[in-house]
Amino acid sequence: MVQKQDLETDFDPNETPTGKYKAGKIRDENIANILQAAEEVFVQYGFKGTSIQAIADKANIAKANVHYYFKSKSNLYVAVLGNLMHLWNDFFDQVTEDDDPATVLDEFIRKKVALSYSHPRASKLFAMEIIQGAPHLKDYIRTDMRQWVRTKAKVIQSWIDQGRMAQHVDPVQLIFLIWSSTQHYADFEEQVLTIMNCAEYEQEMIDNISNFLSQMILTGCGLTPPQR
Amino acid sequence: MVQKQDLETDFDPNETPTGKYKAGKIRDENIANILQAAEEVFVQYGFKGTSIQAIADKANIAKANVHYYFKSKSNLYVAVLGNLMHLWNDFFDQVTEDDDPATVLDEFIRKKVALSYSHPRASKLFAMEIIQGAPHLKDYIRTDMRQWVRTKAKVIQSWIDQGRMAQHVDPVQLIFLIWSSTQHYADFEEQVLTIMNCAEYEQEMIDNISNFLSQMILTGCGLTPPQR
DNA sequence: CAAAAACCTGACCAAATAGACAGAAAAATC
DNA sequence: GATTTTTCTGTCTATTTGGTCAGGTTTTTG
Repeated sequence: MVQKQDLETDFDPNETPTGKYKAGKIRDENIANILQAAEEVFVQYGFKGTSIQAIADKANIAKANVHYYFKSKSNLYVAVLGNLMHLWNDFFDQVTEDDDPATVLDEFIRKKVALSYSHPRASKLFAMEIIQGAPHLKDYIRTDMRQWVRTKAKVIQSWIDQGRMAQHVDPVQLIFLIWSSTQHYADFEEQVLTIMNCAEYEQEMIDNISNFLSQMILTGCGLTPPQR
Repeated sequence: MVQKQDLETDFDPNETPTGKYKAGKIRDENIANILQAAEEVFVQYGFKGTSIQAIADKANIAKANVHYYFKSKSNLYVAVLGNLMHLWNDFFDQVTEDDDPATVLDEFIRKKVALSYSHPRASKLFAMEIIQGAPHLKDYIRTDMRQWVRTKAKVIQSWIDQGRMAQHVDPVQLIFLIWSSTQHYADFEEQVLTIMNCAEYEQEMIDNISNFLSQMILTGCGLTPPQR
């Protein structure tokens, strides 16, 4: 009862049962099922607006069974958030001052756009959480995320100091710009698609978007976009 | 009972009383008060998550009195949305092919950033609505907003055709980029401020942000940012 | 095939919810 | 100051909410 809970406190489902018997393929499947359903409903209605019943319906299980795996709504919500937070820092991560700015930024932008395409709901849920004041992610932002930004900003600054990027670029603002411009395609999907009169994104659009943003931002930084 | 309701259908409070007596300073004040309170609560908890009671509390009136002015929750929500939609199209509006791209874009960017600063909640509420699939704004986006974008895109395209802007700029994507990068500072305020370790925006930061984005985007378009 | 553990769920509860409504209070008009 | 109209609110109802729990069913293990 006091096992791993101590480390990842809230980010986990109910502690697994006593453990003598098989801890559970069933368990894993159900948890995955619930998390997936919860993600969809939370995105659509927000934390407060989401009912456990709605999640249970979407997951095709009884409401009480959701509570069997997650002891409270906020427990489940935090689990959903935690489940997708790992997507954020996965790349752009082992960058050094010696790397080529153009290559790195180009790749970063493309990966972020690809992420918007592959995990739109993750991006949306994160956005909603922040817009509402980040009640569940304040700590994460203040510690991990801030640190991440500082580290990357330092590398970018060194590129500028080395004369490899335009003087006017503020590294932190640049990171914000890349975040905002790429996530926009996930978060504002509805708006973007409606205005462009498209039913859904296609690979070709994603490539165009990536090309555009990469061109635009790299040029803005005084860099020459890599050939492709 | 069938008066102006026909035009702006849902965007209005309850029809004013019969009208023989003074239609109401009290009325106007209360409606403004409710709209303001509703805006705050809707942003914080989303449409479904917001209770009329919470709005009434924030407005310091009885719950039933909210229903006296707005017949339903969604009626009130739509009124709040409508009340802030006018902010969007207010500027960048009488632009022509003959204007100077750099001047126009610079001004557009600055005005959008200023708007993020002056009306952060409006931006946030709009963002939440879109993220959740724009259930109340689909029509507006498909008609007015799409038309607005097309008109502006045409002007930008003509600048490109005249050789006054870089070839690689897709006008619609450019508009998206300006929207996303500027609104980010309102919508993700919590994240931005936390990472920058600031308590709140100050005019100086807003200027820096504007300068950065203007420099970046204009340079990206192959334009020379106007002197200031 | 038992017994133990994991999994499941219908029934229940207290609290909160959107909204209706009758009638009280306040204001505006004459 | 009387009356008409607007404004206000306490009370009520229906439904939904998060969460509990006792007891059922299924699976795992030996």
